[in-house]
Amino acid sequence: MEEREEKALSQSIEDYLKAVYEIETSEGKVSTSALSEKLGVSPASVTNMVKKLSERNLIAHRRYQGVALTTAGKKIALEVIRHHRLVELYLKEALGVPWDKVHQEAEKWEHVLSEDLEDRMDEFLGYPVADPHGSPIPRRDGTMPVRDCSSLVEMEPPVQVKVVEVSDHDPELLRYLGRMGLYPETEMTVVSREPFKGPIVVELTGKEYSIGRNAAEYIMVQKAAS
Amino acid sequence: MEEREEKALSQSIEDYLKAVYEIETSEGKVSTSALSEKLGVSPASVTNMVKKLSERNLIAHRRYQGVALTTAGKKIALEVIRHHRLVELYLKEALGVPWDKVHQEAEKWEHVLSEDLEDRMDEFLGYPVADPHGSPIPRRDGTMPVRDCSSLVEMEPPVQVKVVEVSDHDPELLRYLGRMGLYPETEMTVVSREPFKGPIVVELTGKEYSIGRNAAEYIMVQKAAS
DNA sequence: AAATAAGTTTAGACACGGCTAAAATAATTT
DNA sequence: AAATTATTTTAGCCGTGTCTAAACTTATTT
Repeated sequence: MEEREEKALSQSIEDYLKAVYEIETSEGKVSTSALSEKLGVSPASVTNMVKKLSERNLIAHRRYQGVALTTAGKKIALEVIRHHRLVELYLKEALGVPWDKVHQEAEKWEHVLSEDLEDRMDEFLGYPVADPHGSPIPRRDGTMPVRDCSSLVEMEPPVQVKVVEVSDHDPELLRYLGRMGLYPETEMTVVSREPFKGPIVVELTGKEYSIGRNAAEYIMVQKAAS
Repeated sequence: MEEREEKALSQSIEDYLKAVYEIETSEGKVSTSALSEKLGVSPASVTNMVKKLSERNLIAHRRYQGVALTTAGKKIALEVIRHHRLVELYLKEALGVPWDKVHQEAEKWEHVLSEDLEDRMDEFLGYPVADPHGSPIPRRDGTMPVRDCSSLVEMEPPVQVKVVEVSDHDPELLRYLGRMGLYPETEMTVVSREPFKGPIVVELTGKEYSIGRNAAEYIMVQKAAS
């Protein structure tokens, strides 16, 4: 008998593991305070839960240093993220939910999606590789597609680029981008980049738009094939 | 300022209210032990939760007597049941989940469905009035459609009947009925009813089937329009 | 290098929703 | 009517996941 029991993990645990994965990916180091911030929970609560998760061998913890996912923990994090992103896309494609709303709904659905339903949605969607914001959907086998892209703020104008991904952390940003038709897969030209942290000027569908550095940070692009 | 605050109710509370509604409908009286049985929890836990729910004015409780929904409690129970049944139908129609599996999935989904998504599913389904087992879907305004039907065991053969509803409490029963093509809206003839609690014999799609009293209890029908 | 600031952990508390064992009440026998 | 049985409630406990306040480390100033 193996010790694999497929124990049901609480919603909280899934949220912690997902948060660790996301901070690990974007920041490298995963501190207690970063988790506290991301999860909207006090630092003390994080320390507390971190202890439990490391007893379960889902994360590794060095006191005062930070935290990292174990192989087992990463597997679970990726499953949760796969659920989240599949649901986001499903809600948009099948039920017409606008892209600034899908994240919030998916936060709840990701925890109640069975493997069977995951597969049915995956099939319905034609085995997609990215969610409505362009974030890659982890594969069933627990691997994450890798992509080559950089932030819009790093592009030297003039250059033709294709939008790869936009952050879904702020619904207001998504509505703003939606209004100018800036979605993943959209092609546009970076016209100029104003100095002193000024805006980035882009052209798409014949119009020019100024995008503040703040917003541009959250837009990932790649050079167009041209 | 009204005292209506739309406080988020826990999944447990929703489950209790739903259970009270269902027992109230099928048995009349709602005892602690009936709830304990239905929810798979100890009687002591039920008493405990009952106290909390009656402090919140969601149910009325008379010590040692039993429990009944208040207007507020009934409203919530019906919302949860509406979610449950809409989801069941949605899963079947949109994702092809077989009818013996939808109940189990809906048990989880009913608690995370937003009003917005409820409306989108409702529209997608063309504002349905019954779920895949024929159970009526409560309306948005919190009213329950009433129907005229009786159990198959009560029909005097020979008579032509239409299936109205089948209990979803046992997936095995659903697969059994599915195999013979007995679904809500199916018309069939009650050929005979064997004495001494013997089986009911029905004819549908040209074949005759014997259905045990046990199973027949759970099949609700009405006389066909003929 | 000492002092201060920032970040992390411990200690102790609480609400929730479950449990068991024992006491109280209601229902049924004898 | 008394005794027995069944049901319900009380009392006290536990695990989860959160909190605040205080203590402890590490990082940064001065």
